[in-house]
Amino acid sequence: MSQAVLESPIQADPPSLRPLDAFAGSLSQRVHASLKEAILDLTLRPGAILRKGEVCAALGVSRSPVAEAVARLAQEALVDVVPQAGTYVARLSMEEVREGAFLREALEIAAVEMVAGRVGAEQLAQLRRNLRLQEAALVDGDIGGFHAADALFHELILSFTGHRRLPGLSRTAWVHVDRARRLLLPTPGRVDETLEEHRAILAALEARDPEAARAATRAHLRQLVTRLERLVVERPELFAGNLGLPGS
Amino acid sequence: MSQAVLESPIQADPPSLRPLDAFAGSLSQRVHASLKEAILDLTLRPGAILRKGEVCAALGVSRSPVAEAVARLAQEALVDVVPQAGTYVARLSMEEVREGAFLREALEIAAVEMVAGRVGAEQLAQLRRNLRLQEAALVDGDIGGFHAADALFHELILSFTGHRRLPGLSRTAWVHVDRARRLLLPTPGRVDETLEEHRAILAALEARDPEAARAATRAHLRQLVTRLERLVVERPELFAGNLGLPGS
DNA sequence: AGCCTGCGACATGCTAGCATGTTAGCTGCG
DNA sequence: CGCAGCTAACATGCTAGCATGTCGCAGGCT
Repeated sequence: MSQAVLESPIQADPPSLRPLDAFAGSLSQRVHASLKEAILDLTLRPGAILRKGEVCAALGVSRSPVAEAVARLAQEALVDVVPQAGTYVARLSMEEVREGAFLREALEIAAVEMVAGRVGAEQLAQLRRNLRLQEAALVDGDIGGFHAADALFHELILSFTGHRRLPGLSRTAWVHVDRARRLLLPTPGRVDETLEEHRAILAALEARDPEAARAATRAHLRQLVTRLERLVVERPELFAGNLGLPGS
Repeated sequence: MSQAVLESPIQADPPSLRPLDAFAGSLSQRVHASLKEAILDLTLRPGAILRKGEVCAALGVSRSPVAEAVARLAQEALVDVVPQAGTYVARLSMEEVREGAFLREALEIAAVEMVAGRVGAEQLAQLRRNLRLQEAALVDGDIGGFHAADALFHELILSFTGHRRLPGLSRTAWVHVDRARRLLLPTPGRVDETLEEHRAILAALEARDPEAARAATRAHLRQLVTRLERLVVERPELFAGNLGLPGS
């Protein structure tokens, strides 16, 4: 299915990676985190070649931890490893975007339905504090801060289920969507509506209404994908060689 | 069945692993698949130590692919690696069971809701064929065949979403639940009810009723976890961490 | 007799080097 | 001038060996 064809030449790859001392854990995990961050930040452009030699030279480690980190990235569909040929950063694929969005929607809807029935006062207070943070960020025009608070809002709800690995799974699933957003929708736009949708989710949780929480979460999460789908029609050239375009 | 893997039968710890030639892909992937199967089959008992040296000796490969495979297993929470100390097969944990069940329920509910609106005639025919397979297996008393068809039934529905990685994710999530089932509920029981629940799901899909499909799927998936939860109350000693394995 | 300490062995993690398959470029030919 | 075949470099995957940290046990001390 996913053939690693590169129709466009690859630009030079400056090894601008974050030093791995900023992360914790094993060397492999640190390398993994550093590479993942770079891929999400678009520091490593989609489709760019990712030479393991370059990586281990830039980070000052050997090839084994790099290989392990790359294997984990491949499992997350963030890189595409062609045996004995090369490793490439995953291209923007609407298929992956749809799948990631589907996954996150499934997870978050299940989470809000569950949380709506058992949410506590302290948890609601956390969400309200986070919402105030979002408002403050918008007032200050701090888009980055708003996005950080946005992510935290969703992670809070997921963590309220009591399942520890859920936030990480959701984040991994969302990576492809977020990458498409950063690359294709640089304009802030819709932050006010986003805040309003967060308020709706919180209101549903405060009312302990699973149905309303589900509807609000679904509507909220589908906004971004809808905009991206629109972009597929309007500017298909951005999704080169991915969404089953006729090619010839 | 060539089991010439054992060059020296005098081994204190016989890690009876399936020969990796039965799998496809890279060596690491094959090792990963073999170990995962052994863990799911309870061939590798929960809490048992998993020496990498033993593994690479039993499979005839070096330590790098084994290390990579074990890393992936750790990412799936199937093994617990203690740095410079040892690797252990994950113990049965009701937390993991609950989380895996939650995850699979979220995925499958989202899937049936989506599929109910777009299911085609050929897909319905596939599900009906699978259901006949289940019936035949029950008539023959082939419990293993029934479970295989059961798994395929769910994978079919997931694959109908068009998302390729969904079945694998669901399977990984379900591993902990299935492991608990195999160890704690060896009695077949409830196969007739299971078949009936599958019929209900199929009926909802035939009627293109997302609500009914969701309800049927949820009821179906929660049966097993409910039984396990009951076991936690009735026989808590089974979940007291170490699951009564005679290991040294 | 019980506890603490020091030592031995082990298991993992990392580093360096070799085999294998692919890809790109070049040369020769039609 | 275009295409096919070949050659050479390259990137990954694997194999072997070394450093690091931990766990268990024996011995001595209180």
